[in-house]
Amino acid sequence: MKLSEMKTSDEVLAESLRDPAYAVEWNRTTVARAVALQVLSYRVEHGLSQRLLAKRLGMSQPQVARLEIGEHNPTIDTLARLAQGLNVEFAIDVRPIEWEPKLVSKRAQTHHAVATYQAHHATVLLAAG
Amino acid sequence: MKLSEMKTSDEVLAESLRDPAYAVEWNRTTVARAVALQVLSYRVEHGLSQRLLAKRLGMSQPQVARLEIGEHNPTIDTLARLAQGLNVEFAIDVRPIEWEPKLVSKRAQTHHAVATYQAHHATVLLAAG
DNA sequence: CAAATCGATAACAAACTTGCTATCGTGAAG
DNA sequence: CTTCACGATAGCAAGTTTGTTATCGATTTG
Repeated sequence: MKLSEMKTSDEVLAESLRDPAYAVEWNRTTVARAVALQVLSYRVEHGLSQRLLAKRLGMSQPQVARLEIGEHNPTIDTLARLAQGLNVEFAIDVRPIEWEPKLVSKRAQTHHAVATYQAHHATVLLAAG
Repeated sequence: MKLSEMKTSDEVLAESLRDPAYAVEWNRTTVARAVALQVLSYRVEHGLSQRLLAKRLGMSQPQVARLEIGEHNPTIDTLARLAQGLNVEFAIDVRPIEWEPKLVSKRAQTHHAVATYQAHHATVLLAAG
């Protein structure tokens, strides 16, 4: 194969994403892939086998393998367990998206109470206890 | 009942948490309760019934009720759907916890490559769009 | 070559969340 | 009183993730 015929992984991905079903699946597993990177990189950097890490996380070797493949979204419980074992924090931040503030004259701004959507920010921290 | 005999909800909670099984459950449902607050407050502030909000989220009224009760951890997929319907972002932030940096002399710092745990921050954004 | 270890994967059970329908008691409106 | 909409909840099916055991091919080690 000539060099000019080769495709980068990005190109391959972009092509695959043209398939709507694949795109949905790709989108659905966004969290799974982020977690996969965490687990894999942690494991490699610490020179652990899947079996050893599995033991440390209180799960089986196949489950670690599945997490590293990243095709299933882990449950919240699993995130919490990873936080324990991998020395990472999962901070789930909930932030309401503000509506586009309408253009209002300065006078109107000072004279009218703005019926704002009361934002309820919240951060849930899953970390080693 | 006398006022002096009354308990605040915090006191009741602290008492319940003495039960180990209850404590585990309380911890397990941390995310569920945060989501519950989001759903409930959004719904009330917009004057929606559970049925109307359910329709808007593409789910049933009992499911909205369950989310508001907060005793089940929603799946990642559900978080994504709530992000769509509630005008909120769920930012799942993964941050490795740095090891306590050992006290090292300035000279050592400049002369030795530090074998650091390579931190892999990652933020997954579940949002409308 | 033989043995051990590795990661990937299949197969099945168990647990949990969600979808759905129906129903209950409550409270408001007619 | 009757009617209506509300939220809570039961019951059951369906889908997804996890737990578990076993096995596979590949690689390393003796």
